Amino acid sequence: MKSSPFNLYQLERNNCFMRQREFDTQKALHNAMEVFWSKGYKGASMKDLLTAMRIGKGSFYAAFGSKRELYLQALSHFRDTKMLIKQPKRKAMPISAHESLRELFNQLIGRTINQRKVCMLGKAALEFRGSDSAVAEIVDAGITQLEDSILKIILNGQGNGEIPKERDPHALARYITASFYGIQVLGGAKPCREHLEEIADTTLSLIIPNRH
Amino acid sequence: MKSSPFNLYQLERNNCFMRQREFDTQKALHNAMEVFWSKGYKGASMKDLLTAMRIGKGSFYAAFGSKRELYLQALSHFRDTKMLIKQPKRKAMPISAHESLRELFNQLIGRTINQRKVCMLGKAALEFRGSDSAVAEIVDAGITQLEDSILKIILNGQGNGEIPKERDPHALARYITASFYGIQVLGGAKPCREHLEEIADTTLSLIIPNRH
DNA sequence: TTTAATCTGTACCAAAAGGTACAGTTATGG
DNA sequence: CCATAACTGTACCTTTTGGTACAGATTAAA
Repeated sequence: MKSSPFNLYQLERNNCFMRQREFDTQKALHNAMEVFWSKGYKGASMKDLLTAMRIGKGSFYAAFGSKRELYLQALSHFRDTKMLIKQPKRKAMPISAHESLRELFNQLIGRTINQRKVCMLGKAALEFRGSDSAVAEIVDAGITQLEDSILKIILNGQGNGEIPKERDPHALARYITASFYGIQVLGGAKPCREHLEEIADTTLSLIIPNRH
Repeated sequence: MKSSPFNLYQLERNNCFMRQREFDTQKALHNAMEVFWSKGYKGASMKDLLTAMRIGKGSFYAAFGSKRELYLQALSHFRDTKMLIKQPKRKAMPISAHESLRELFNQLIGRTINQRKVCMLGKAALEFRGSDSAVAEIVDAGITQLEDSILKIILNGQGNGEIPKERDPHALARYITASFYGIQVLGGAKPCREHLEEIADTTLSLIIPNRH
């Protein structure tokens, strides 16, 4: 690992004698993320990435350092922008836990079937299996964040009586999260909407019993 | 795709003028499978594979044709030998559905935590996302086979009163299968046995209510 | 034992991988 | 308007990739 010219650049930006970068770093990162998202780390070549990012090699290595560093940034960017569930607003939890969770699964199934895309964190978890600790850290943080969002919904549901209070809310949140990823794997194997909806229904029937 | 010397070889073997192959094809395939299993398709180089298989390039291309063909065979081999659940014997279903499913999850969690391995079909599903139809076919067949095995256990459990009959057994089988893969993804992200066991418990509590 | 077919490993190959060097250009502070 | 540092893209580099060619060894039938 060499000393990073990128960080130096970040630090000294806007001091003196610094030209503005001509391309939009965030946009380039976003495009790179799309490539990694669909092809995985090994599956994405520098050629693929540079084409999607619409920049040359010089600019790339000055701005991002290496393919791996770009991937780490792309993974974080995914986690921050594409997780299907936002941290619930402080002010209000407008709709019921039931509706919130169903909406989550609906979005998930839509993405799985229509776009044929799988959460990048899940892909990364299987591609790296803990062999890269930086990747593992980002993935773990992202999945924990997802679990926390689901936990908040469940606590809310237990508070207003939608969800039985006997069950440990943390256990339920992890259970939902596991179903979330299970649906994506099965959907990747065979994109059949009915089956995935059936799984979501069955999963939710555990915590929201009053359902057909 | 060129005409395959391998099939010709298979056909004419034991006819005349054929030397026996000096290495054990099955053993080589098995070793290759282990490499693909842990590294994925793109992540496994020919060097990795040949080293693990302990054969030279000449023998390899004569016997297997190409990296991709080897992968397809390895994937099938995995499906046939490593799926954690055997097709239940005709003669007897010795233990209860409860125990069968719990044993399945125990094995799964053990593999996930101790060996840090994820079902190769699941990995393949995410790595290829349907971009290779031959891969998709093997994966789909394998997962369907897993679902069928689980279905048989569930039907058995519904027959002997362990599992409520109101629920569609097919839906339950798919639900269990989804949990199966969800556990592996979450275990790949963070190998915490307690959490995975909690997910398994919660999943099973839907169909086997009489549980602490 | 001869003969022929095919197995094995080595040497080789073109293409693609990720990454570096650098000439030319351009924005910025003085 | 000048000087200069940093940006841009091209050309180049080394290593690795998956795959082929082929010489020599080896087996099995006649």
